[in-house]
Amino acid sequence: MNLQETLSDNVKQATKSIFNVELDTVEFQATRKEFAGDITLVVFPLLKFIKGNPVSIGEQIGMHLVENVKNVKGFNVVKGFLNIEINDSYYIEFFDKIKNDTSFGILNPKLDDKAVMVEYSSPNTNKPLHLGHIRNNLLGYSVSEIIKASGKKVYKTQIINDRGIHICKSMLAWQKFGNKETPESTGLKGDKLVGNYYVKFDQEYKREIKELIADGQTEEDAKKQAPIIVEAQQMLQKWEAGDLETVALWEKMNGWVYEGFAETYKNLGVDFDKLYYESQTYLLGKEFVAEGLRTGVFYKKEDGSVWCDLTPDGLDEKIVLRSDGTAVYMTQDIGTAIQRAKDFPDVGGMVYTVGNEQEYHFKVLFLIIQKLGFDWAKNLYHLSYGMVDLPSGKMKSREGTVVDADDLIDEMTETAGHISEELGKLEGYSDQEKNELYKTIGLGALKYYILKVDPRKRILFDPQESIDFQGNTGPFIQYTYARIQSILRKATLDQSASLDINYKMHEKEKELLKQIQIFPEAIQNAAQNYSPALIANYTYDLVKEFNSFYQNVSILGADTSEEKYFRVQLSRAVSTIIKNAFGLLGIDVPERM
RNA sequence: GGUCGCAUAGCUCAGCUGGAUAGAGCACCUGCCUUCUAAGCAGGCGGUCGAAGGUUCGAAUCCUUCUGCGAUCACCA
Repeated sequence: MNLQETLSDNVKQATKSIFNVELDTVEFQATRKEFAGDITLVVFPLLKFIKGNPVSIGEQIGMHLVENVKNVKGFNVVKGFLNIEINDSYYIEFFDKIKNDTSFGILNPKLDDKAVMVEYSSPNTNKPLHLGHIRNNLLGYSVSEIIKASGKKVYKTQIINDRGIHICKSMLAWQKFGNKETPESTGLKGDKLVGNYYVKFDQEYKREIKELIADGQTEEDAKKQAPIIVEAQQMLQKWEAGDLETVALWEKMNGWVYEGFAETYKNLGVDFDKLYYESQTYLLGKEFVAEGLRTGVFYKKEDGSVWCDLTPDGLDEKIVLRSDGTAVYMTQDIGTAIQRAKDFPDVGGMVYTVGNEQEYHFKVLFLIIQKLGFDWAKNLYHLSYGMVDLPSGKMKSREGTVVDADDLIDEMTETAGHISEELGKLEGYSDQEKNELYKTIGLGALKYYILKVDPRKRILFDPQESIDFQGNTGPFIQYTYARIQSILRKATLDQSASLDINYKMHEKEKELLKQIQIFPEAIQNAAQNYSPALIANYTYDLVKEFNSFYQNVSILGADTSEEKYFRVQLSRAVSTIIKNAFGLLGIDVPERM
C-alpha cells in the first residue's frame, strides 16, 4: 500500500471514529511550496458530511494521522487546508527502492491487456513531407511510445496513399516533361523529384485552362476539358485496369518516393511496425457495405448508392458507396479498420493521428464501425491536432509556402551548429561527432517545440524566431542531461556506501525527489490523454527543479560522504528520467554539449 | 446557418478530475562564472484568465448567452 492509500484509509478511520461519518473517497493534492508540509487534504468537501469549523475538523484529522500513521510527522491547518508533513525517511526509502531502476515509471506490456494500433504519417506519394507531416509524425510516434510505456502493446502503422488521380498527375508530368530523369541522374531525393513533377503538372494544367478560356470556354468547362487532366484521368483508368506499362511507371516512381521518405523518417527517428498501402486496401470495405446492407445498418437509394443514416445520432446521412458501385473514402476506411483488426487479433483499440479538419469524418467512421457491431469499435480514438501555420499564413504546396521537412531538419541542425560553435565547449570532438551532436540538438529543439504544445492547438511556426535554446526548450533539457553526465564522469563514490535512512534532507533535495516521484503518474496521465505535451512539461519541471538544486547545493563538493552519495545518486536518477522521458518524445540526449 | 475546437502577461505556452496569493520561458531591468558545463541560477517588472450572467464555501477550470478566430458540413481524399 502506498502512502496516499494509507493516508486515505486513516482519514476515513478518523472521520468515522471522531465524527461517525463514513467517507467513500478522500482526495489529496501536493502541498504548495510556500506552505509547510508535503500532502494536503482539502477539508471543505467534507463539510457536506461533517458539520463544523473546517479548521477544527482539519486539526482533529491531523492529530489522528500523526498518532496512527508512522510516516506522518506533523501537520498544520491553514484555512481549510490540512497540510500533512511526511518524514524524510519515507522519501529516502522510496528513493532507495527506485534509484537503480533504469526504467522507473515505464511499465512492461501486460499480457492480458489488449494492444493498441496507432496510425500516423499516412502520406501521399506525390510530394515530399512538410512541416504538417512533421507534427503528425512526432505526435504519432510519441503517443505510441507513451502508450507502450503505460503498459500496452502498440503497433505503429501508416496507410500510404499511393494511388489515385494525384499520383497520376506527377506520373504524367514526368512522362511528358521528365526526359527520363531519375534521382540518380539529378542527384535529387526521390520524393523531391516526384514532387517537382506534381508542381509541373499543376503549372501545365493552369496554362491549358487559361488558353481554353482565351478561346472562349467557360472556366468550368476548361477545368474539365484541359487535355492534360483528361490524360491523367485516362491514366488512372489504365492503372485500375492493370495496364502493365502504367503500373510499371507507378511502381518505379513510388519506389523513388519511398526511398526519399525512408530518409526523412530516419532523420525524424520514427518507424512503423506495419505498412498498409491504399492500392491494396481501396477495394476493401465493399464487402462490409454489403454485409451492412443485409443487417440494415445501411440502406440503398433508388440510384443504387448506399447510405448510412446517422440522423438518430445527431449527424447527417453519409454515403458509403457511390451509385456506380465504387468506393468512397469512408468505404476504404471502414474496410481498412476491419482488415487491421483481422491482421492483429490482439488489437483492442486504434488511434488515428490525423489533422482536425477530419474530425467529422472520424466521428462518422467510428459510429459506423460501432453500428457494424465490432467490439473494439468503442476504443477508437482520433488523435486530432491543429494545423501548423506560418507567419505568412497557411501552408499551400502550390504556392510554394510549405516548409519542407528535410529543409527544416537541415536548418535546425545548422542553427544548432552555429550556437554550439559560439559557445565553444566541444574541444576534442571530431567533426563527425560534432555533426551528430548538432543534429541531436537541432532535432531536439524542433521536436520539443512541437510536442510541448497541446495537440489540439494550432501552432504558429516561425522558422526564424520560434526556435530558441533557452528556457522551456529541448536543448535546455538536453544541456541539463549533459551536465549531469559530466558530474557522473567525475564522481567517485564509495561503493560500499548506501542511503542512510536517517539522512537529513536539504529542502532542494526533497523538492527534487517529489518531482521524481510523480514520473509514473505523468506517464499514465499522458497515455490517457494522448498528450506528449504532458511529458514535455513534466520533464521541464523536473529539469527546473534539478537546476535549482544544482546551483544551490554542492554535489561533488558535498560536506559529508552521505551527502555526496545521495546527491550524486539523485543526479543520476534525474538524468535517467530525462533520458526516458525524452525517449517517449523521440528525442535523443547527448553525453556532452 | 448547423456542428466541433480555440481564446490565460507585449510574445510563445503550462495550469490534471473545481481548491490556497493564476505559473514558466522569451523580451526588459538587477545581482551571480578562482567550486561540479553561465545553453545556467536568484530576483524585479508585467494578468479585470475574450465579455456577461449562473452553479458553488470556493470558478481560468462546470453551465448558459454573446464576441472573435479556425475547422467542418461533397457520389474529393
